[in-house]
Amino acid sequence: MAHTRNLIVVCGPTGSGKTDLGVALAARLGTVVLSADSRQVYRGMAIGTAQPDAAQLAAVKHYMVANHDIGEHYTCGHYEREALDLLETLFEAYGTVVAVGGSGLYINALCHGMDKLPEADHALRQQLEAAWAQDPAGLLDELRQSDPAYYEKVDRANPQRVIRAIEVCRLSGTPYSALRSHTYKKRDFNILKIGIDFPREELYRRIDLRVERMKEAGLEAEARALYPYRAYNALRTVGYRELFDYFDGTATLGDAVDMIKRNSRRYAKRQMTWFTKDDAIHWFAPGREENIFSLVEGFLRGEHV
RNA sequence: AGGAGUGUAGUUCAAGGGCAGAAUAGCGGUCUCCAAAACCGUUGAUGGGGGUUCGAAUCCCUCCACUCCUG
Repeated sequence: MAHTRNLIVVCGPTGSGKTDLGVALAARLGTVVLSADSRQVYRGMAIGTAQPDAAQLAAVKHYMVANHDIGEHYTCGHYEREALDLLETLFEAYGTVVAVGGSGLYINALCHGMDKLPEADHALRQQLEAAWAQDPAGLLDELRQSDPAYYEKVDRANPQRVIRAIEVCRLSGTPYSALRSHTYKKRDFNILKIGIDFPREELYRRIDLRVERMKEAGLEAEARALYPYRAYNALRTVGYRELFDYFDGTATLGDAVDMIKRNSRRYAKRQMTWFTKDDAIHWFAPGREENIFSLVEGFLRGEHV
């Protein structure tokens, strides 16, 4: 008989209880969790990125958690390739897999794929960053020459976007916009997306509370150990940067914690902007697990959802 | 309940008779290989009441709130 290949995606803003729900679903279905999170892939960042705790890790097996070094130039493209490879094995073993994550771009890459663009080139990027710092107009001119269409619509105040576009143009010899299809790839597995929808105020309360718990769990010591590596992209992360300011003496510990709370709230807001655009997501209020389970059971029976 | 001072946006502070402004928070949005990143946009205020004046956040009276001092 043909093997089933189902991916259940649990998404939602930070602090919404994705990890708990993912573990509950995976346990109920006798399967495993595949993380879809741009920061939980790193080792040494367990507390600040709210990786699953020991009990959760013991309850169900997790993949793509703490499996990369903070010094790696890890990108969304790496994630897509690695996750798809893994899924082949996991579908073979379990049929259904639960993906849990808060990184919208990563979830999109996993579910819908990215176009075949040249990979990020760290050396070239550093060179372009230096050029931008010295003369943004020069790079904007280059972009207007090599990709007029993208030049018109890109946010020209955003160095990351401009630099990425030029990077692709240079590496491929083709305009960036010409390489983008703006279509979803067809995956050879079924996808069900579930989102956790908290009232904003309640979510913010939970976020504040969770930051306090991270503090009690030893976030400061974890950040202290990572401080020497603060220049890595992995450490450009809410929960660490703010404490680095404290270590530098430019902020008090209390200020740093307040900033972690604020930046977590802002992050949650940006996540929601991303997820609310995705009309494939089935939203559930917290505490409605039974409704989620029945939706999932329908999905697994092959009902169109 | 004696004296003095201060009340401007959620907060910190401008404007001292002539269009109430900034920072920050908040809110909304963008997103195809750094995305927990990097950006873009935006709501919102003169404590209440009266008076002077062509015109009051600004001057006067009063009430209220807060702060300090004295007892």
